[in-house]
Amino acid sequence: MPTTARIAPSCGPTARAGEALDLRPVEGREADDELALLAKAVGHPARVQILRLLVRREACVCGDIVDELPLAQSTVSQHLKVLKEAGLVRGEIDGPRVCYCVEPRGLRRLKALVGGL
Amino acid sequence: MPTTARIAPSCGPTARAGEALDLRPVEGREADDELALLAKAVGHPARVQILRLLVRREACVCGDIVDELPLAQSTVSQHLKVLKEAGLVRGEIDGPRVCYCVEPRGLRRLKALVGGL
DNA sequence: CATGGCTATCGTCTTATTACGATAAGCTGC
DNA sequence: GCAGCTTATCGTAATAAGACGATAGCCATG
Repeated sequence: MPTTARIAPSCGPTARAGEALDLRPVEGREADDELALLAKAVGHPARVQILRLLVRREACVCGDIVDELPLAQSTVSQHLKVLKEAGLVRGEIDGPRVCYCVEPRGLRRLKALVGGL
Repeated sequence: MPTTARIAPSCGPTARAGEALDLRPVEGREADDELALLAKAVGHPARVQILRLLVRREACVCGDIVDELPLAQSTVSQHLKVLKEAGLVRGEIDGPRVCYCVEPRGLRRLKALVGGL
């Protein structure tokens, strides 16, 4: 197990296996609620920036996010929690820090639901 | 000018002319704010339902929306206002009622921004 | 011109969101 | 084991969102 500098094993392009396509419907009451939930999570500038940051650096960054945003550490943590609970982001404990990366399934689901409008 | 039952002249498939494609960028601070704004507007189940309703009936419905949702008329009006201010929906006064329809540009913009993630 | 049906707005209440500092929790390296 | 760094959570305060009833505005019809 090589101690790769800042990249946790379960994040990044390494974990691109097993991407079964999503068969859930993009319409109906359940899909509505799901879309609302996802959209709400994206509905804040800071969270959009965080998402983009994580998408850009395909490898997942840790609390460097705090340095990129003009917000307090606790606020960023809160935003990350929102994104995590919405299933758009995943956090892996990597030693003393936490490594965040986009949850591809969640992002794909969001795109599918918006595309289904 | 035929008095078509409930279809205002500027709504519906009739008004599909002049759809220039959007050249604005899908990244950057401005795009972030725009996406956040649009996503926030979609970030409520009732508003998702309204959007779908308007998309489904390509001709625009009026306050029939109120009948479809388990919400008070004033609440629905509020949600419509949010959607309108986000540029996702357009309202045309059609005699005694108001005719709502999706704003194709806004919806396309949302899809482009989400797709750009 | 008055009546009646739609819709928007206002006022109000309740709840959620956002942001921050301070504090606690967890792992590493010494 | 302790010191130090990183991150999450708590407490708190300000603001925004969501919902409703009541009211006002508007247009067609009688």
